[in-house]
Amino acid sequence: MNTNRITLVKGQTSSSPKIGGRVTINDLARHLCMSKSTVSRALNGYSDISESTCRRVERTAQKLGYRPLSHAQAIRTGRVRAIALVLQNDEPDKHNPFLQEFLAGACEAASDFGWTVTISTAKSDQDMDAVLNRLIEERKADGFILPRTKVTDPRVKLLRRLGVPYTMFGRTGHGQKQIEPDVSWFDISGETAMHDAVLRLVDLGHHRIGYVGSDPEFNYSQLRREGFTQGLHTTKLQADPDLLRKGARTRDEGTAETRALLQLDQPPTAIVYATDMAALGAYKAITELGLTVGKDVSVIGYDGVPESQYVRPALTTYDVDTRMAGERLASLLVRQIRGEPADQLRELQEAQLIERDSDGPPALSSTELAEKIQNSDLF
Amino acid sequence: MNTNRITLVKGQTSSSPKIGGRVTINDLARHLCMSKSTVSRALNGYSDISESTCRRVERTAQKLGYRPLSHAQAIRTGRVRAIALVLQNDEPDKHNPFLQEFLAGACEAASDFGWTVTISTAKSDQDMDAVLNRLIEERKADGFILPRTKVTDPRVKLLRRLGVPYTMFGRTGHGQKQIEPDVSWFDISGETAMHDAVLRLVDLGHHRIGYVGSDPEFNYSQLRREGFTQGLHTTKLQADPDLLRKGARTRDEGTAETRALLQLDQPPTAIVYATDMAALGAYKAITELGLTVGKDVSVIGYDGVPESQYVRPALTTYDVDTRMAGERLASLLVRQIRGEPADQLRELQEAQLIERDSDGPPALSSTELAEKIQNSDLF
DNA sequence: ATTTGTTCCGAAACCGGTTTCGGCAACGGC
DNA sequence: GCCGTTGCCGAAACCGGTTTCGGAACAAAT
Repeated sequence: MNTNRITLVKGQTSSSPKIGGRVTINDLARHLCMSKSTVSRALNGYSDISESTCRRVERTAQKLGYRPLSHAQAIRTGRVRAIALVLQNDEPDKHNPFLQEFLAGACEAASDFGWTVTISTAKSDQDMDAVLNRLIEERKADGFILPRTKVTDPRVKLLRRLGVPYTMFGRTGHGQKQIEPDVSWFDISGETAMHDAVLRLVDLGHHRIGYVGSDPEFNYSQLRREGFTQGLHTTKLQADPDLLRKGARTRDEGTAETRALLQLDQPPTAIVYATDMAALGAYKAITELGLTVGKDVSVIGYDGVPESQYVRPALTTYDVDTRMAGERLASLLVRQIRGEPADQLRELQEAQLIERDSDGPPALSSTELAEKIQNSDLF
Repeated sequence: MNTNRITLVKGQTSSSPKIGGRVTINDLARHLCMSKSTVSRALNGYSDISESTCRRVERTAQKLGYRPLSHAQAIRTGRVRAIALVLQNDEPDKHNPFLQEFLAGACEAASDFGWTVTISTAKSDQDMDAVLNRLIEERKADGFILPRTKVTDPRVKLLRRLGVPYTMFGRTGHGQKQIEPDVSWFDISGETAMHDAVLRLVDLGHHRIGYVGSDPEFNYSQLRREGFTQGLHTTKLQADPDLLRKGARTRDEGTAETRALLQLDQPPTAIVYATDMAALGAYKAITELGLTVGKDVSVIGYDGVPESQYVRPALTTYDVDTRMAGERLASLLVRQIRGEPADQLRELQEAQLIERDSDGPPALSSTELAEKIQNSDLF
């Protein structure tokens, strides 16, 4: 590991590192003519110190530009004033267009508290455990943001066992029924969007509506699916199990699932997708059969990926404010670490519908559609 | 800021934090029956310590699972064993599909050295300065990775002045002529790709080849443009200034620039784009005029964005291995911080051509193409 | 006038490491 | 046999903070 050994040259006083003109708490204390313990307690708001000294210290600290080193504090307090985010990098689609926005939100929120964000990636579930353990052992962060929560999430198990704070992007125990009691989370209500999508399509005149879900491993998949079926229930549409497909993790799988739906005897005239990726895959399946997206088959997506506005016809979708998600998550996590009770650190927001051109009134009935597909199929 | 003051309750000995069963250097020293200074020096490879003790210490450290706290070390050494990456978030397109890959590479390389990555974002150039300053003042990182280097880069100026190590993704001083002497960088030779693209198109039979550049503020734009003109020179094609457009920062600007090129009296039968985003924008301009991408007008992009393989016809492009870039950059930076001379820490790699369907032999001559465009224009 | 509390602050220990300095033993040279 | 090296290690200082503990000064109560 460490090949080049350090050779000592005695008598040669190596000039002390002298970290760039930093002003330390000692400098500050000397400047104020008081002990550094007083300075420290003043800055940390101990009731011990009179209001006036407190203010005086704060003013001088400001003036001298004193900023405590978080790692110097950490050695005593055990807190490094940093939160960590571990990305899992083995998903089918490694290209997450939202990551930058998400990070921007998280960094800004952390920064507002005077905290920082450290990041790491894991190649697999096992690797994830190793990475988390390392960050915890080396105390590189005081808590974790857990994106993409799974229905049963190994990360949660580990962090709970170790008593390390964390905030989830997504809920567990697929629903409102909380399995974990003292856990904080932020989530976008995908189920509300899916529910809403059904109502929208029914309003447009559709009677047979298909659904293509997402990776069932993730908790949001369950929720969105429930939202969809709830939507059918609300509109008194009967739920045909043939119209419920799940598990399109990629664009290509979206194509395949759509193909399967359209080849039914009674194909849907509209399809709701749990993710934009799957919805974009649908375009290929639909045009392949000589059909037109938005006329013959209506398509609604979810996520608001940038590509959705460039595809023709532009995709109607529910846009998720990823930046805000990052911001809220970081904020909730820091507050939890600071001691606020986790059960009060939960937020649920809604995705925002972006009406575009991929959905509309059905041009044909399901039966007519089936006939048209039959013909094109022969061709 | 700190509203809830800490109230002291005397006599109540707050149970010491007792950071989870961590084994410290003291535990290790006790276990080995030697002083902690010996242990420390043994682990850091001082010539001071006998080989045998060294090995014994290392073995025991391994067995007991001892891992020094980097922030405890940092307080003395000034090194936190972390590198930082600051993302600028004000670009026209905030959706960077490569970010995750890039981070994965950087994190893995850092991790191999036992380092970590802290991340932050800046909203503007001024904000960038503030963010960098904060990270440096609080000593959150020992060095920086600078993505997207500009022709004259304010970050470089700041970091040089402060003597903070950094490694650039990209070169400065647009060319091999190094303005900055002791600087390390990693880059992909975009100019080679552009040069190669011209040769490829000439081989296919094109004589008039257009070029749409990228934001001239970034250094790579200059280089790619030079590569393109060099390509013309190599193939003895005459460089028509009308065919050289620069500054397509977004997909829409790519559309606009392409439109301008096609409305020339002698339009190009092939166009090379400095970025895939611009190339994707071209599809709209080309089809709008009733032309076919890959037949009437050949298109070659650069970057290898995921969308390039889904668009029809699939885009021929030069793929950049972003993961490797992250990995190399992190590695170079850590090595520089560890003391290797910066001038030896430079790497230049090549993008890889992905042949797809957006380019081919010209279906029409430039004159014929102009005529066809004229007609469709009237329509 | 003494006792009892409060208020506010300083001295010193402490956190987990690194680095300096000095000293002991063994060794080689004369 | 004495002396100067050399190899190897321990004691203690140090890094920049936080926290404990005790005590001075002053006010209030007895």
